[in-house]
Amino acid sequence: MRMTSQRKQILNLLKLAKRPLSAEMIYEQLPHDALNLSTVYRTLDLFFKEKMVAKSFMQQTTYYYLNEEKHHHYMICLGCQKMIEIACHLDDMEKDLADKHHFDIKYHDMTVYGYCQACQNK
Amino acid sequence: MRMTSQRKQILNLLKLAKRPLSAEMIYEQLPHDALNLSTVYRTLDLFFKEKMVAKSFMQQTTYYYLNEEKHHHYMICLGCQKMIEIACHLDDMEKDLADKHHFDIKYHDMTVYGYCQACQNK
DNA sequence: CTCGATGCAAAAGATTTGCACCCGA
DNA sequence: TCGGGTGCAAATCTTTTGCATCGAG
Repeated sequence: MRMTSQRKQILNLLKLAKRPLSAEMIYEQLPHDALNLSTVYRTLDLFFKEKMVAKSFMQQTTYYYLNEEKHHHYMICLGCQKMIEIACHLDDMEKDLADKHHFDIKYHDMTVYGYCQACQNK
Repeated sequence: MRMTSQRKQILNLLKLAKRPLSAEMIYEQLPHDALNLSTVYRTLDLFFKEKMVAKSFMQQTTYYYLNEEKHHHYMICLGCQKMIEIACHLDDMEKDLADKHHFDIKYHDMTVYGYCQACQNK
């Protein structure tokens, strides 16, 4: 995989981010003459195929984050969109499902929605 | 809530369906002069607000299904798109999260992706 | 009769693609 | 050099919205 300047910049942003980023967010956080939105999408796809990032579909948009050692998910506030990382405990469930339905399970997606304390008080 | 002919037809389709349906699928399964795609979307939104249906984001599209007595999710085959209903065992996790983060949890979404036995053999 | 529901067309938002040009290994 | 990577613009796909008209209660 060629490490172009665009790919370096995207990777760097993902490393610094404290929350999952959408393609649009990445594009907006970089100088617009540094790379194109299509490139962001193509790069994120590539990173996903290479298992360097994980993605999660929330509120009609795909968010990407670095694939860290421990697989996890997010809980998102419907008021302020704050995202909180939550642990994943679905390994056993996956094993059961694979056995029961003869599925070769590749991945899963989970998101919890609700209102954070601050937004509950509004 | 006014029970118009369009709403009756959509509700009926959902009752007969053995799998979640997208707005587009519902629209395609009914005579095109019987209702408009916008109406399908507006109706599904309404049904969701009324808790008559549940929805799930899978493969860039929202799928809707009747909200039955027992809350559940789906496992989907990446080869043939077959959907298999799976039970939900996330109640305890939700309770823990609500306590820990002071969240007022409204709902969650989960989907498992993989290959069914038939598609594995291809 | 009245107001919510619908049709239609247009807009919005996210993502993908074709193609010519560019540049990293 | 040269094949993969990128920019740009246009296309695609899903979903939403404004507005005039319709019809269920």
